[in-house]
Parts: sequence; structure tokens; C-alpha cells
Amino acid sequence: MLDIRKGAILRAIVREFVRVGQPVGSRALSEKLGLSVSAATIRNDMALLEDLGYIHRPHASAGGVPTDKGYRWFIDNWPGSAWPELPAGQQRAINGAFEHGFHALEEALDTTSQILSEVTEAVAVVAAPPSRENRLRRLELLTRADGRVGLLLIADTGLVEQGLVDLPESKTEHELNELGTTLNAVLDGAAFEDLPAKLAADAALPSHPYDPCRALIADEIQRIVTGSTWERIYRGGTANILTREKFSDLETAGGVVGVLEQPLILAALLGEARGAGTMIVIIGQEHPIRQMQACATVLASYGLGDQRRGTLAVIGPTRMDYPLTISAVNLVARSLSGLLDDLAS
Amino acid sequence: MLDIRKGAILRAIVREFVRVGQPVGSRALSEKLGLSVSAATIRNDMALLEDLGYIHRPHASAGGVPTDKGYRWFIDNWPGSAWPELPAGQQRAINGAFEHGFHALEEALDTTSQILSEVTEAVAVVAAPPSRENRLRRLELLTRADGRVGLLLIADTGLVEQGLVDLPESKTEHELNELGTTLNAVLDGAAFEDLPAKLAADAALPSHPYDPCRALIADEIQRIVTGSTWERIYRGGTANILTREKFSDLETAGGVVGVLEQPLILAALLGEARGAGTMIVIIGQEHPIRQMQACATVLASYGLGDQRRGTLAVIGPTRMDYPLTISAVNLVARSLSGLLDDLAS
DNA sequence: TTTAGCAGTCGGAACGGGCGGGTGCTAAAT
DNA sequence: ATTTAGCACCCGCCCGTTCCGACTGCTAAA
Repeated sequence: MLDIRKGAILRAIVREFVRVGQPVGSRALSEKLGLSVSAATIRNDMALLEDLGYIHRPHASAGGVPTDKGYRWFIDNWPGSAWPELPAGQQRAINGAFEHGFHALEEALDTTSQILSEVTEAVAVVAAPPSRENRLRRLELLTRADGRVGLLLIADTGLVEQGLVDLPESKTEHELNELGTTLNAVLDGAAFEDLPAKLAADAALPSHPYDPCRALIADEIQRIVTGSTWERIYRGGTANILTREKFSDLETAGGVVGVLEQPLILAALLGEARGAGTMIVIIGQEHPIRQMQACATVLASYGLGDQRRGTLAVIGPTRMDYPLTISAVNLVARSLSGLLDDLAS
Repeated sequence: MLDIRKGAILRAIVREFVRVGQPVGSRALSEKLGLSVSAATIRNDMALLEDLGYIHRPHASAGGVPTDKGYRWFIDNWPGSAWPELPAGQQRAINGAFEHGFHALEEALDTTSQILSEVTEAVAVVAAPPSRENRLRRLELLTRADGRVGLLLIADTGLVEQGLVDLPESKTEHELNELGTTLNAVLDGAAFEDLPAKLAADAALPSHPYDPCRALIADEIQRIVTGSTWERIYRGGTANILTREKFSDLETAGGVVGVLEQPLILAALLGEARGAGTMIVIIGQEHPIRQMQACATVLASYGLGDQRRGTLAVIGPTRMDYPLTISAVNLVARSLSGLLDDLAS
């Protein structure tokens, strides 16, 4: 546990370094900042902070820059019980985007990722709730000119999954409609992931003879709901990694962008936030993926109840404005939850 | 018009500079490359090429690097009538991706952009055919728990557009179904952009009294098909801009990524390729957008017939392997057209 | 018209000194 | 015992210099 003054110094170092991006020295600390002690005293404390691993010196006679551990302390020992309110401007920006009113989930998530990236000046990533947890609102069967049948699973959130079935015998539009109606009756309101089981249970009823069409359709539904290759992920502000020049070199920036491009890796990363009810902050070395160890990630989940939660993240340099970012992520997560509620009703 | 030898020299300079990224001097040209003339001769020719603006020297005593005009000549004066075949490896990669078989358009376009970016080691951008040119396969009306009505426009390519209507009077599911059936009868097979007109024409029939529900639905359809804010654009390989280190500094790379992030700008850019039946190559300064003048862009369109064409582009450094890129874009455009044909049948 | 040879030029790496910010230590002050 | 002032020192950064190598432009001969 840190001394009160040492804590104040470490906090000041973090804040100042985040602001200017330069190692901060003892003089600057004693003069410009509110610490009314002399530079020499601060030097002593800084030596200790360095021994404890909270700050690091780029070279022997340089100011201190916070280590990952330093940032970690900064966050874990935030004074007061709550994170500060988001500045009015940013708050307006976010609320404004949500008041606009969305007509589809993907539009909402896309806009969200953009607005979040603008507010935080970092990269924002938003993952939709996993498709398999969506509830079915309607199943549609479409006749096609080539004889195949288009299959649509429409969720209550507005998500639409598509499939294609090659039926052995051609059906009339009327027959298909009828089949659709019965299937809808069986499946209505079920979670996507439960659809195969429900279909199987229904097919096993003694009153139902084996129907190859339904079996094929069941197969396709199975494929759709297990095909998790396609988690929907929305990104915003990728350019911030480069233009905000907090990232120094092309090498690391490229690594980060590379990871951001791989939906699977990203999905796994975002998945971590689903269980934990609260917000997660991953700083530098704490991150399991090497390329991301130059970054800090702020993760949160949003959504309907305990299941059906999506996640969102802001990825920026370790040298980010943590309070601001955390507050922004918080607000956006709350707003998104509300929106989802509205869309699904 | 360039001398045969001067042409050969310019071509050699382009190829060599693309390969190594360093100004290429007269000695290297005469020794390593197949030109059986002495360095001095080449020097003379290079002086001329410089006067004509085909090459440029970074400083007084340096080798030559192709100017945009040089690349332009390289492409416009390609010997032989056709671009070379794509190397077998890349060809397999592309064909492999398409053999896989896609179940939905967006999956196909996403995969396409990825594979294209891998093959060309650049950024690939694929734009779906404009939504308004899609043909309606089915219109769906969905009841919702909160009384509003979900509206789905399903295109023959599998594209689904969504809307939300707030009807004044609540309808039973049965009534909605009936309304849906009549609307489908009126609108079946029409292009999205023609839907409002068709609805208006139908509503004007003397046999039809004014129906506020249909009017509201018509409004929403109008909104959907004109809301072009949401052209679907798929990107792949953004990281290549950074990692392939052909781009030197963060500044320009950031500019390019920034442009890539703005769907509207990108859509406008891609739109240019729609009219022209053939491929378009935009090199450096030729590009209207300043940030992109560090890049070269290879554009082509694909699709069904004259209308309903999507576009795709590869964006890389001006120092790109043009023959390879052009061939790859060509092949992918052909494959995509075939796929679209298949999906829409 | 092409080639060989040579002087000239320029950029980039390597080197070195001066500058300034910042430390660590010591000794005095509280 | 803790804090402060003073001072010597350290080290990265900037800037000018030099050296080296690569390539050109020119001239004269083939």
C-alpha cells in the first residue's frame, strides 16, 4: 500500500504523462502540479516508486513514466467510489447518437462503434450478442428460381440469418408456406441454439412420419446456428491508432491493426467480458495476445438480462485517459442495453 | 512514343523498383537485367526519361524511381494484348475460396475482400451492388410485442433490408399476413428503387380506398430504399498498409486508413468504376482524394448484367505489382459475377 | 551511336562536442 | 526523522563535420 503522498505523486505522474507523453521529472511535478513539497522530496519518493515497479525511467537521468503496474494502481486505487462523469460534450455526443432512433441492430452497433471511437479517440469494437442466443421471431422459407429454398431465421432483435437448402423434391409455394407455418409453430420464440433440439424432439413425435425435407432444413439450421465463424463485429476509429500519434512506430501499430482484423481473435478477446458483470481493464503486458501488449483495453458487456449479452471494447495506447474511457464505455453500454430492450420488445 | 530500348529500360526500372524499393541506377540496370547495353548508354536514356517525366531522381546523383507518369506508361504500354496469368498459387487461393460455396452474399463479399487482400498484399475493398437495384423476392411483415410492425425486404441475392412501422391501429397476425400477401403480389420482382412508385401506382387505383397502413408502410419502404447511408462495404487487409512497409510514414498511412473508414467517401470512389465496363487504374496524383495520392487503386466492377453491378478495388502503394494486382482483380471480379448469378437464380 | 573512363556531387552513416533537463548525494534546516 | 537546498554528474539529443560509397554527367575514343 502506498503512502498518501506517494500515491498523489504516482497519480500526478500518470495524469501528466497521459497529457504530454513525455517522461515527467521531479521539478515539473513540484512546480506545476498541486503537490506542495519540494522537488528533492519528490525525487526520493520517485526512487521508491521505481523500486516498487510503479514507474520506469527510460534512461538513467530521465523523468519517470508509469509502468503497466503503475497504471494498474492508478485504476485500482481511484479515490472516491465512482468514476467521474463524462464531460458534457462527449455525453451529448453519445446521447445524441442514441436519440436518433435506429431501425436495425447492425445500424445501431455500427454507429455506436463510431461514436465511441470519436469520444475516446481510440479504436472501438462492438460485438453483437451471439447469434445463437437470439430468440426466433419468425422462420421464412423462400422459393427460388433454381429450385433451391432460401431459409431465413429472423430474431427478435432484428438479426437475420440466412441459409440455403437443396430439397430433393420441388415444392409448390403453397406447400412451403404450410411447412413454414408448422415449423414456426414449433420453434416460435426459442433461442437459436435450441432450434436443432426442438426440431429433433418434434420429429421424434410418433405422430410425425420421417420427412426428408424437414431433416434437410434441420441440418441447415444446425449449420447456421453453430457456424460461429461469423460473429458480427463492428469497428470504429481504426485510424486513431495511427493519427493520434500516441503509437510510435509502424511495427506495433501494424500488429494491433492486424489483430483487429481477425474477427475470431477479436471475438475470443471480447468474450472474456461476457461473464464478468463489471468492467474489465487490461493494461499492456497483462494482455494475453502479444501484439496487444502495447495497448490498453477497456471491456464491458451490455445486453438483455443474463444471457444474450454483447460486448464492447475500447482499445487504445496504455497511455490513455482511463477515467474518460471507462466512463464513456459505461455510458455506451447502458445506452446499448436500453436500445436492445426496445428493439426486442 | 518511346523508343523500344527506352521502353525496355523504363519497364525494367519499374519492375526493379517495385521489387526492391530503392532507386535503381544505370549499372544495376545494365548488369543484372537483360539489357545488353552498357551503363553509359542507359544513363543517356535515363536522362531523357527524366526530361520526359517518366522517372524522377530523389537527388542529383541518385538512381531513378518511376513517377506516376512512368507507372502510367508501364500500364498503358503493356506488351502483348493480355495481362499475364495469375501465378498458380494465388489462382488456387482464389478459386479455393469460391469453391467453398457461400450461403449468403455478405459472407461471400467478406471472404472475397480477405482473399483478395492476401493475394495482392494490399487493401481490398468490395462494395455490394447498390441495395436500390436489388429485386424484391419477398416482403415480410412481422408482428412485435410492442405493437409495432417489423418490415423486411428480402432481395433475390439474399440481401435483407429492415424497417420498423408504427401502425395507428393494431392488426391481428392474420390481417398482416393478408396485407403482406397483397403487397407481395403488387411488388414481386421489382427493383428496390421502383418499389415506392409501384406502391403509389397501386394505391392510386380507383378500386383501392386510401389505407393509412399502406401509406405508412410505403413511407418506410421509401426510407429504406433511399437511405443510401448504408452501402455495404467490405474491407480486407488494412494491416497490409502498415506491415508490408511499403508505406513509409505513419502520417500518410493514417490518412489512407482514415479514408478507408468512411463508407461514404469509399462508396463514391468505388462508384466511379460502375459505368466503365473495363478496369480502372488510378495512380498517385491522378486520384481526386488527396490522402489517397500516395496510393494506387485498381478498380473493377462485377455483377449481373448492366444494372446491379457492385465494385471492388485494391488499394496499395503506387509501388505495387500492377500486373499481378490487375490479374487478381480480374479473376475475382469474374468469380464474383458468377457467384452472384448463382445466388440470384 | 555506343562505350569507357574520370571527375564531381550528393546522401547517409559515423563521430564528436555542447547543451539542457534531470538525477543522486550530501549537508543543512525543520 | 523528515524535508529541503545545493551541487556535481550523467545521459540523451541536437548539430556540425567528416568520410565513404554510389551514381551521375561529361568527354573523348571506338
